[in-house]
Amino acid sequence: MDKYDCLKLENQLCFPLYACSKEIIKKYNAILGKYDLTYTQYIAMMAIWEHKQINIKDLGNCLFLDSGTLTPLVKKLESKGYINRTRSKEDERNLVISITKKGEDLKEDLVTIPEQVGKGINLEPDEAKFLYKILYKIIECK
Amino acid sequence: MDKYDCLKLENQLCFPLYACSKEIIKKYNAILGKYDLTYTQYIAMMAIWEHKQINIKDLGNCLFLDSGTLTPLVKKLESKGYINRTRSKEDERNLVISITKKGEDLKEDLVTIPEQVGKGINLEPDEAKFLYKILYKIIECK
DNA sequence: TTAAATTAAATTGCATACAATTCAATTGCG
DNA sequence: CGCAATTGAATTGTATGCAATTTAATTTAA
Repeated sequence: MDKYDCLKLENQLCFPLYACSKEIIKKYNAILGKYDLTYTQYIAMMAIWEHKQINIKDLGNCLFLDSGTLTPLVKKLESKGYINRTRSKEDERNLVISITKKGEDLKEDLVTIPEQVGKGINLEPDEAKFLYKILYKIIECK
Repeated sequence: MDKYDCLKLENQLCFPLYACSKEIIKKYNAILGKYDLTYTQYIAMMAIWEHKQINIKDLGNCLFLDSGTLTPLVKKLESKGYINRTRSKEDERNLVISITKKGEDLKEDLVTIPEQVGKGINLEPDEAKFLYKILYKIIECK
């Protein structure tokens, strides 16, 4: 036990958080690859499905991503035909993203994915609930 | 409540995990920037401090990173003077990473960082302990 | 013993991430 | 009104992150 113990990986919370996040995203990407989608594109689609229409700034707030990440990402989603990008009539600065028919149909293909990934993760229901609660507690005390 | 509810961000565990990980890494990067280090370089240094000497493959296993990420990263750490890169005499395929005096001294500068970041995160001790346990449970059931 | 298989790094290519800056549209204030 | 301040996207630059491939060293097995 010395003063540098806090600098050991095993004594840090951030490290397993980081590792865990990456490992789960890898599982998602392995499945999403079949649909020519990435994890980030997938969560963007989730937010767009929920809102039907959302500007890129609000999308960024939902996903904790900035325009540097989202601008090229939504262009890719547009080129795949899942969304439309248009400027708001009221305020030309706002880029409005809306779902297309093809994008709506994609839901049907992806609906089984959360369960597929969940199967590979061995958590009890109340562990999952607790984890969920703590993670949002951390996120919200920004 | 419909069949697509599982595709809502709020019903997923992976999303808060991903968001939480990024937000905490952002806090680390904000502090580490003063030392011209990134979060990934910082955790690599942590693993190297612990082992004194480690080959890049084992480092990758520690950190859940592959050679595509680590090869350029350790070259940067070498150019900063914190580590040495040498080939193993017994097996020339192995790249051995060892800590330098300057790298050892860096510990002293960084020792307060975990506490600084921890202060910004409002978790009870047993919440932290539980979170830690669950994260390792997920990581280990790879 | 030597060619095939294996292994460890490095390289390549693509997709994030994000800080910092730029550019354009809008707002607010004198 | 007219211009400064603000705001939202886009752009730029740097650093991951990882799958897939390549290269070089070592091991294995016929």
